[in-house]
Amino acid sequence: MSTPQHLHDVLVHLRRIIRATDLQSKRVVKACGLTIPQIMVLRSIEELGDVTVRRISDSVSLSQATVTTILNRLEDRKYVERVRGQKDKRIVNARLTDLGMQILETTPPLLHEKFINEFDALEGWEQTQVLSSLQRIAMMMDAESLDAAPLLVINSPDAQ
Amino acid sequence: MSTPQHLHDVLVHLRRIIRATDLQSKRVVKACGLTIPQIMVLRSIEELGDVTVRRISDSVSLSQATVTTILNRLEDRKYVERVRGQKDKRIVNARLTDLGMQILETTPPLLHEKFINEFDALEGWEQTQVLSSLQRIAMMMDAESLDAAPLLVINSPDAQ
DNA sequence: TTAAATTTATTACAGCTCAAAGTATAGAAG
DNA sequence: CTTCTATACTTTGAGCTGTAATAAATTTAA
Repeated sequence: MSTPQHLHDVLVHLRRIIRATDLQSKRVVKACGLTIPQIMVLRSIEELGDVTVRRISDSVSLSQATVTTILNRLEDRKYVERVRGQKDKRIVNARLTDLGMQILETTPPLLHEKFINEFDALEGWEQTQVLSSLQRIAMMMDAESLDAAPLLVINSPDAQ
Repeated sequence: MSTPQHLHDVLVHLRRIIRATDLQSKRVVKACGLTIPQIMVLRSIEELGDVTVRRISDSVSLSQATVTTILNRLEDRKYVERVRGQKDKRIVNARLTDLGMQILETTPPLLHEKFINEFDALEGWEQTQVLSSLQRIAMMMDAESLDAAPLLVINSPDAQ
């Protein structure tokens, strides 16, 4: 039975991937002064318009608390504004400032160029396989959803 | 050309996986008082005997600095000792204490039970595919190695 | 031998991350 | 109106993480 070994390997590869992601974030900081999570939050706001913290947090897969601290930093630097909801004053809507839109123009790709190139070079079916494995892992790791979920719907025809 | 969409999806799934890993670490803390990185460092020391910080850092895919701070915490709690090298006094060898070995016995699996079950339930070829995709991604994301490397050697017949 | 370069580990710093506790607001029930 | 409950966000506390700057020891070169 080779599964235990496979599980160990899964863990090792995941750690490497997490580390690589972190290193890439540091590289991106040098290039544009923003971390990847910051950029993801900015993009999320850009895409969704005025959004609540909750919506951002869902959209970028981070906790509300994390998004709040990221928004704090972005607000300090004048990239976003917070606007209290008119009707419901508990709600905070985040909004890009002009400066925020500008800085967003300057952000580099969030995946390393090497990755992009090599992924591009893969055959279509290989890309699909990698993506589907990734989706599968994400789903299996998500302890909240107990389901065995739909799966296999990869190529959602979506923007960007 | 669907690649840009694929790249976006890769990013999204990666973030979900990273988050799930983090959440699992929090769960493990509750179960045994140690985080996943701490356990990985402990296991690494257990497996390799007296090891240098550098060796640990390679083995767990973390920077030297990170391993140092983790070792600090583990040393505070008396799970490891640091022993200066005799010949080369720059070197620090980490060593498990008895307490460290004990606590290691109590650590739960580092992957969520749900993941383990579902991964177990996959066909052998599916496991291999997932693993190989993961390895591929890890490799493509590793900006240090420029190579297109060997790849495809999955089932290393190794311990644990 | 002395100076320079390299290696090994640590410290300082900034940001990410979450759970849990706290704050403020809103809505419902009495 | 008051109290209870739920919601939306923020704060707090602790750990992870990496780079850059040190510090200490070793090795190499002059």
